[in-house]
Formats: sequence, C-alpha cells, structure tokens
Amino acid sequence: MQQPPPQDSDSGAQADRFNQARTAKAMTLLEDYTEMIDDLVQAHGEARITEIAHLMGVTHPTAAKAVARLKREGLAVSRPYRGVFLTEAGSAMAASVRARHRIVVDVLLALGVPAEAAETDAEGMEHHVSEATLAAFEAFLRRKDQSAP
Amino acid sequence: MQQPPPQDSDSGAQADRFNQARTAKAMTLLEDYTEMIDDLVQAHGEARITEIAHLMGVTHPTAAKAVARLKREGLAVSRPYRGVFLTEAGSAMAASVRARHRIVVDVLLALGVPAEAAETDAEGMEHHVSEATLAAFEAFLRRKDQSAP
DNA sequence: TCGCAAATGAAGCCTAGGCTACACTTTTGT
DNA sequence: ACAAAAGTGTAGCCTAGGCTTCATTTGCGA
Repeated sequence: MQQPPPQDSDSGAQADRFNQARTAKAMTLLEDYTEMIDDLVQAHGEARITEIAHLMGVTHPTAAKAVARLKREGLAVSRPYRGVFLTEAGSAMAASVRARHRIVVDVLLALGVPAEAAETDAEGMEHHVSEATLAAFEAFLRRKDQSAP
Repeated sequence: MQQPPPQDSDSGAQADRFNQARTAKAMTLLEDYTEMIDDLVQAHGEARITEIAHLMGVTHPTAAKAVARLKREGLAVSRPYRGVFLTEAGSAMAASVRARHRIVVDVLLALGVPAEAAETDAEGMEHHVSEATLAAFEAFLRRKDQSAP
C-alpha cells in the first residue's frame, strides 16, 4: 500500500509522489470531520450539524454533505434531525488522527515553531505524514524527552 | 495576511485554521506546476505539456488545463503548440517553492525520516508550511549543522 | 399548547481538477 | 515530400467540496 509498482522510467517516482499527495488530500475531509465529530460527541454526547459547520468554518449544507459522505463511507451514522455519531471505524480513524495530530504539533513545537503557527500548520501537514514519518517523529520526541527530562 | 480578524467566539480560531488549510490546499496546484515547469525549462530550455503531464502523473489535458490556470494567474506564458515558460512572478514562486521544499526535506531527514518517505511526504506537507514555521525549520537546521559540522 | 425561531434537509449552482474521445498541428523518418 | 507518429488543443463528462435559497421539522418559551 506504500510502494505502487515502479513505472517505465525514473519519472515514475516523481509522478508517484504527486499521486500520493493527491490521495492524502482526498482523505483530509474524512479525517477532519471524524475527529471533529469525535470531539463533539465526547464533549456534548452528540454532534450537531450546525455546530460541526461552525467549528469547521463552513455553512451547514456543506457540513451536511460531508456527513453524508462519512455515512456513505461507513464512518458515521445519523437519523434525520438528530445528532451525528461515529461508527467503530469512524472512532478508530478519529483516534489515530488525533494521535497523529498531537505528535505533529509536538514535533513542530520541539523544533521551535510558535504555538499558534504549529497548530495551524499541523492542521494541513498532518494528512501527509506517512507511517514511516510518524514513527520517526515519535522516536525523535522520545529522544528529546530523554535528553531533557 | 496571517491572522484573519478574530471571530465571535473561540470556535473562530479553530475555523480559521481549517480555512487556512483549505487556502493552502488551493495553492498546491499552482506551486507544484510552477516548480515543475521551472525544472524543465532549466533542464531542456522549455517545458512541454506532455512532459509536464508525465512527471505530474496526470493526462495531458489535465496538465494543459493547469497551465491555462497558470496563464490566467499571470505565472506562465505559452503559444499554441509551443513550450511553456514562466513569467517573472512564476519564476519567483518556483524559487521560493523549491527552497521551501528543500528545507522541509532536510528537516525530515534530520529527524530520521527515511529518504523515500521524506521526499513523498514533503511533497504534500510543504504547502502547509507557513513563514513562521519555515523560519523555525531554518534555525533548527543551522543549529544541527553547528553541533555536527 | 401552540407559534415562532432555530436547526436540518433538499435542490441547484459554481469552480477545481481529474478523465476520455476526438480534432488538428508539428515533427520525423523514409 | 509526405505520410505516419507524436504532441497539443478542445469538448464534454465526472466527483468533490464550497455556496445560496427555500422547505420542513424540532423544540422552547410565552
């Protein structure tokens, strides 16, 4: 799932990178909404469309469309005029997204990025952090903690 | 250009971050293509649609549409059935994009990310690296160089 | 309890960025 | 010199993800 088959020439490697970036970009909506819904359910017991929309900075029809997509993908469930909830798959995604987000922010902070910028940039960067990179980030943070306990 | 006006409540901060991530996402196409065209012009004296498409991993009509957008935005010029070239604005963007890309890759490598993953992830992450974060990255790399010359 | 405000849903429009199919130049090899 | 091949352009279709507008449902307060 990480190395697609090598192409004809060397230019394939370059193309593969862009294709992976495009794939990651397509996942961002799913990831952002599942995390948001998980937050809201933990905070209020349910996630309402209007609140999701407000926090995401979009209009409610946009949020509703996103939730419809989550439902299509089996990540969320909801009944008309009722709150939205995550399925098990959705919760799992939310958990890993949140963990990854925290690690990315921590790495940025450790590198000396100002807190506000770290939060903002992490929001976009996190979706492009592969397993390999995430593992390296975790190892880096562990080293940091050891050297400065 | 970095801090939009504060919203009503605190939820505005969250929404602002997502909005910035969306803006950055919208810039990725422009940035990727200008850098690619710059590479090709430096290598071959011109950038051909077919080669751009091949390297970007898309079909040529898609590349042609992207180039049309670059022209609309004043970043590139071209005449029918001839190569594509960057304007001064396009060259400037390519230069800063390339510089940022190199820094992001270097930071990932310095953190212990494997080379292949660093290249791939940087391709997506770089577009979300703000000026503040970039500055912190550069400072971090300078420190690294000093401690291990 | 019942009426109105707030929340949700539904429909339709727009742009970006993919694609295929087909038409037309340009280039190239014989 | 010209025909085939390669490269470009054009048209049209699709999905995602924004938006506005309008209809419907909830639920709360008078």
